[in-house]
Amino acid sequence: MSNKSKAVAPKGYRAEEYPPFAVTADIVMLTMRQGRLSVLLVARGEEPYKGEWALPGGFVRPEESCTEAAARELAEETGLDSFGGHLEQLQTFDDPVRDPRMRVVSVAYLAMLPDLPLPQAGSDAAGARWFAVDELAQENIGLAFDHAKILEAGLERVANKLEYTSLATCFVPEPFTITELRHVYEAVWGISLDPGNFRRKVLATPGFVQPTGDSAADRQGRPASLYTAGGETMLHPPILRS
Amino acid sequence: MSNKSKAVAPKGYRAEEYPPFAVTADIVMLTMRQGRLSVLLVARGEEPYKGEWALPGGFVRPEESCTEAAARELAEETGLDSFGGHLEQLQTFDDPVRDPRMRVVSVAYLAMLPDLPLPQAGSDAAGARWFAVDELAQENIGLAFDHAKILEAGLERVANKLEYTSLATCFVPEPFTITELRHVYEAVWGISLDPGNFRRKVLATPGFVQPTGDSAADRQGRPASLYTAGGETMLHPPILRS
DNA sequence: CCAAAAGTGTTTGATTTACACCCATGG
DNA sequence: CCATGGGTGTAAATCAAACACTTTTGG
Repeated sequence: MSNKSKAVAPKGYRAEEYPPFAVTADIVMLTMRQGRLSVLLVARGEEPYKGEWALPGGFVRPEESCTEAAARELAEETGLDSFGGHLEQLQTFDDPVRDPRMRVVSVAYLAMLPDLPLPQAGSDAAGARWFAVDELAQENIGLAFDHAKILEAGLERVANKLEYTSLATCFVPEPFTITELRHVYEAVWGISLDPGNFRRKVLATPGFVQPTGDSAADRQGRPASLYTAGGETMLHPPILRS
Repeated sequence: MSNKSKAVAPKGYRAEEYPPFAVTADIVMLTMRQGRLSVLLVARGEEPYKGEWALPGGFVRPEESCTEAAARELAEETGLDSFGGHLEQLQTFDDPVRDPRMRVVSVAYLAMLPDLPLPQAGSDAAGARWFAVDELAQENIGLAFDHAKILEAGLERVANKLEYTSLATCFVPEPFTITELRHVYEAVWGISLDPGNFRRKVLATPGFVQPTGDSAADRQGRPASLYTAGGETMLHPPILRS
């Protein structure tokens, strides 16, 4: 912040003469589709990286915060009036050469939402598609810019936050069963969890989920009780990745 | 990132015509002084907020990353050739009106280092001073810009990271005793920990600390064994804040 | 009645917590 | 020899992991 002119600064350096930086908000938007953790990507229509897949995002406008820019982009990409899911700042990527055109600092965001009807025509992103994240690795799909690094940071953040927050509820459409909630952990962590112990852990945490009183009768087997998210995303004792 | 020109964008909007953003790196630099968690602040020499205390920091230069900018500022403020402590990105603060002069996006960093001979003359920051963080709150010392929010985010990050990483070793000059290390946790968390149990926890974690074989004979009572940091900052089972 | 999934009980072992106790030094 | 802090031992309580078992539905 402090813009004091420094004795040690290079010849004639003054803040006002600095070449401009561009700032973008790029979004790692995750959901669960068919039991797999999936990320929304858009096909780039222009150079550089024309035709390659990239994270949705765009330039931050002068009068809006980066978070507002991310929410705006998200609404455009999903075709919804406003983005209702969870949105948090992830990390800022600022390698001076991450964009070949100019100096662009990217404030990356992490968004989570339950599986939706896909981004449709009329939205900004005709070329938008969900990719299962394991599919990306297997099929060696490269991402534009440093977006592979951004995605990796997002996946790591999600995996860690599941452990000690109730964030997993963002991925499941309400009302949900405890088993559906458990599938989120299993997909993100790539392991299986003991159904009984998981159930007890979640129900023993006040505020994690709220029973609706209803049951899901569509499946085979004993009908499962339905729950909604407890409210605010909260911290709690860890669900262990065993 | 994607700079596709959008149908929905405002009239005539093109990325190239965007008013420039300035980008700064601001640093929450923490140390332990006289058993208290302390933060380095500098007195602002110019408007706005002239005379008020602010976090050290400055504008990012076109050819350097924000991390490099932070490390450079840090070296200048501490008067050292290079900053040797721990430095990590904290969070980006981007409220459009956080700086009254222009649109400034601040990429905040968190730095930790053992108590040093104070920043001296010859350094950039003649007006730099350490403040115990509890003193700041008690004496109602306001910070310039949104630096109070940045500091708060830094303190929260440190408190959380102590729990599951070996970061505390950054705060103590080597070689250190287990008790000195425990004092870091006690100061940051504002609680007291059982000395015996703490000792066992740390020593049971491979790679947390390394015994030097020496003992500290300067204190009263039985001499304490001395240790150095185990190497890289690492994850480990939690030290519980009980 | 059987298969399948939900949900509960229970045993075993590990971890945490609290606190008593011994050790090594300076004064 | 005593005060002081370093360091170890240990029993009780709590928690996690594994897995057997009961419940409730559809076919």
